[in-house]
Amino acid sequence: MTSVLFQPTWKRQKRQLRRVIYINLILSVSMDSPSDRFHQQPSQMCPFELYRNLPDSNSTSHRFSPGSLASHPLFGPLMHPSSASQRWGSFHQRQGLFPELLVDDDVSEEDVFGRREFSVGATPSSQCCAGDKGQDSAHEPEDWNQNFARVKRLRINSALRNEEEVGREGKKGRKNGASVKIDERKRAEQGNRRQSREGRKRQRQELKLQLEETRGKLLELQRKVWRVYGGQANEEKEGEEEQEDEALNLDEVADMFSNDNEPLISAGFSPPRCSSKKNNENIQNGNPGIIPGETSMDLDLELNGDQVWLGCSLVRGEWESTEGGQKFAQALKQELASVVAQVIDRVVRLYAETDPSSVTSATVPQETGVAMDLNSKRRQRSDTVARVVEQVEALPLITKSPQDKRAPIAQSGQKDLLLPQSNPSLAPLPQPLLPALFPPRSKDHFLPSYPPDNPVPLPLLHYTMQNLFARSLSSLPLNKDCLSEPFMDFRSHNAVFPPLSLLGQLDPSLPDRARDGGMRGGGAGMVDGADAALYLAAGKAKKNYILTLACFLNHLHSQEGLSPCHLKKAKLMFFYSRYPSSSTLKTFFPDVKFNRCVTSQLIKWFSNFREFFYIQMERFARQAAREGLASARERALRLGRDSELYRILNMHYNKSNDYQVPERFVEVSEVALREFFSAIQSGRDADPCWKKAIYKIISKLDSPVPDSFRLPGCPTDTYRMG
DNA sequence: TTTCCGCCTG
DNA sequence: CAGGCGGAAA
Repeated sequence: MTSVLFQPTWKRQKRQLRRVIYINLILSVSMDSPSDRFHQQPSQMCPFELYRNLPDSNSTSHRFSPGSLASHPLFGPLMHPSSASQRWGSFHQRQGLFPELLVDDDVSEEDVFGRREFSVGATPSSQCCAGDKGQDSAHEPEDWNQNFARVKRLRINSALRNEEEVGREGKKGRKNGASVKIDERKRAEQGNRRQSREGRKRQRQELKLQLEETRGKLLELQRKVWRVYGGQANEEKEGEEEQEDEALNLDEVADMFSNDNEPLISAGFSPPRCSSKKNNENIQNGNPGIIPGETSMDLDLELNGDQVWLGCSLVRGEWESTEGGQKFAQALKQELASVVAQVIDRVVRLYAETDPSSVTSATVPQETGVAMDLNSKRRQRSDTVARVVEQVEALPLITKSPQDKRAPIAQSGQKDLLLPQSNPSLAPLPQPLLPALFPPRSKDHFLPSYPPDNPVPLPLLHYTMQNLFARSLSSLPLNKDCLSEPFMDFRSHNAVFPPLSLLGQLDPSLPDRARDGGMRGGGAGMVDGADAALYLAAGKAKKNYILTLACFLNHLHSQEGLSPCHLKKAKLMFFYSRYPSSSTLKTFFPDVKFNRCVTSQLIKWFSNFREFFYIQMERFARQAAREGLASARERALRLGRDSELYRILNMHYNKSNDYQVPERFVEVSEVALREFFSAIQSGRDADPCWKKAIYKIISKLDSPVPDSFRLPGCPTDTYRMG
């Protein structure tokens, strides 16, 4: 029901999200964008604003008014010693991304900004990462052209100056040289080159100085903002719920995960974030120098207790306005979403790893094979991605104390999570991941940027992640044994996934309906119903986080291929419908991504079910026909719940015997049995297609499949379980 | 698409 | 041997 109900919303959100992603994309690759990432259209962004503003920038010239974005330098990125280089790397990427921006200048960009200064620190991975981020940027903001034109002008000016110098040299040479010798000319050229090099060097130094100066100013500004924010943060967080309907909604971010064609998130892409602590420390120690080999990802996320520093594109004027807080709240949300996305992505990637040998339990491999729809580019990025995620993972590891006894549930979650691992054929779980995913549910922070006053419903995450794992696993070409009984068993699932009671216990805001209504069956088959209940029941503030995961789950739910659980469900469906149409199948397997193969497979399953069914009917009908005594014959044609035929049918379609065989199926079976019997008795079985008539009769006896089958996963029998 | 048939596996 | 599955035929 979850998927069916909310799919349209997600689709709508998907569109919005593409927009959001695009905006983030632009921001992430921007050298410096003064634009408000949440309210500003991409076309209004000026990636090179900083350099345009450089000449007239001084400590007093920054007047920030919310309206005049063009004069707003971005302070966040410049906070970081390596930011310039990173952005330079981004600029390179943009060249790749937006080839129309490339200019045929014989003066390279490095000549303007300084090759060394800007290339140091821009590791290949950062460039790769940044570049891949933008692969979807089809619509290019026109302003980029303008900005690039400015850069180009700068470059051209530089070139012209050099040419002037060269020309002066040349004139001198002509004036003095009555007899011009070749070696002299060569010497002159060398001198010219040297001079032009020196000119460029000077320019570089000037620019560098300007950059440093600006950086210092921005640092100062950022500190001010930091102080201002220190008092606001908590209010921001508290007011978050009321702000949900405004501006960017995390729901939108959430839908990133459900976008099949968007590998960015799954590849670890995140909006531009602020810095690793190390970098900031360097800055604050007055060491803004570029650190070679420093982390190449601009993880602009500073965690300091409960304070979260977002050196994003908010500017001071906006901070001071009433909107600033809201924007910060939105920024927080986005941060969270992106980090969660990274973690989830990592988990999925690790679980998608089909080669167990490549996943070691001791380390999180950075180059794990990717069994999902990961392309090679993504592989190239994985190094950077891994670094980012490791930073994320490291935090919970730090915050969690091993002897923390306050989190029995989270720990049980870990244990549950490890359950598949008990099967030796399954890839072992990377241990370091676990604490990051399931830290103690307490005041410990799950993720660095999560508002402490509104803790992530960790059990929700725990809960959803379990499902996620189950479904990821079930969709993988793993050894059948991993997925069949007891792993796929409802009851064992019940033991493995105790989510809703947990949730109810942990989240009092959940109504009882969510606790026992949807989960009355208590089996894993109801977990998606639980998702729905959660979605409906959870508070608005939590909705975003739940939905973030739910969307991702939906993405996973739409798995290709059918799992043993689906076979089980199909068999149970056979109790109601012997001849389901393909549309019926689609209705009752909402968690299956239908394609031709899957559809025919499902149809084939039902065909096999019928085959078995009719074989048994014929067999018992013939057996009854052989009965001499009418009373025995009558008994043989009855399908009591203690009869052999019933046992066989139940064994076949309801192997684990956890579903109450519906009375209707017993009736239909009796009808079929009698039809077969009468056909045999009357000798109609001589006709090669004598069964067709019986099939036709039986096909009309289909009854509606219960709604519980509409949920993804295996249905549960309330009769038996309740 | 459905049914029949045969093969393979646990 | 039961049951799943694939291929051929209708």
